Amino acid sequence: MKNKHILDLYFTLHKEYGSQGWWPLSSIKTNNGYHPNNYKYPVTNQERFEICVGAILTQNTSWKNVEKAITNLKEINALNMLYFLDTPEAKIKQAIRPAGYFNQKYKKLVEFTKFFLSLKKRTPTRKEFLDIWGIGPETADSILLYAYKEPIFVVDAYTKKLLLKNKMIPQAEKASYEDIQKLFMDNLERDYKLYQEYHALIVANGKVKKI
DNA sequence: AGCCAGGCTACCG
DNA sequence: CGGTAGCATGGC
Repeated sequence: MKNKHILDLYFTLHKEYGSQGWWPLSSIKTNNGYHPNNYKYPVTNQERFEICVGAILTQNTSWKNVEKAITNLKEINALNMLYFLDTPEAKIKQAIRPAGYFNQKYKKLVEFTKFFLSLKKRTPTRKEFLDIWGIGPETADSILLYAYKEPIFVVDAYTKKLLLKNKMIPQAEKASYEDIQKLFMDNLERDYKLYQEYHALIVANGKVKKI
């Protein structure tokens, strides 16, 4: 039996903020890269790579700053998975500077890109992503959900605060990442579109904290 | 002028 | 295991 409150909260958020159109892509010229009610992206492997890069760059960083970094990477032709590793370290670091932690994030991007290039067509497992230096639970799940369309719920700092504020889980402050992920996944159908929209809505709300 | 932003690693007890 | 300093920049 599913706990209706989890789905009710989704509808409440969606009514308040509307479809979010995550994950934004630089190749989409309208709406600043967002694509509401269109869940076909990524279409190409290059778009998939861009989502992964963005997921790493946005760790503890506002998306506004990440946009600048992505624009810079594109300008030096380093957002392309085939050229990233051939671009000089100093140029990459300069490009991603606006996203902060540029020394760490440079290393994370290098480790990730090596792994990404080693893949053929299959979807990697969650554990494979977690074994990469610089990829933690939220980044791994964001990549699986938005780059690979796997029905995995992404938990972030806003998610816990939202549950706490709405008293939807006893002692939410003590709940682990996996506990919270399980709460959502146990109470929602395994639908990547629903999970993509829900997480995006939680972030939209987290920025204004209305609900 | 602080505090926060779509976290993670390393290291501590 | 759980808790936390350090990582860096830009916006408000």
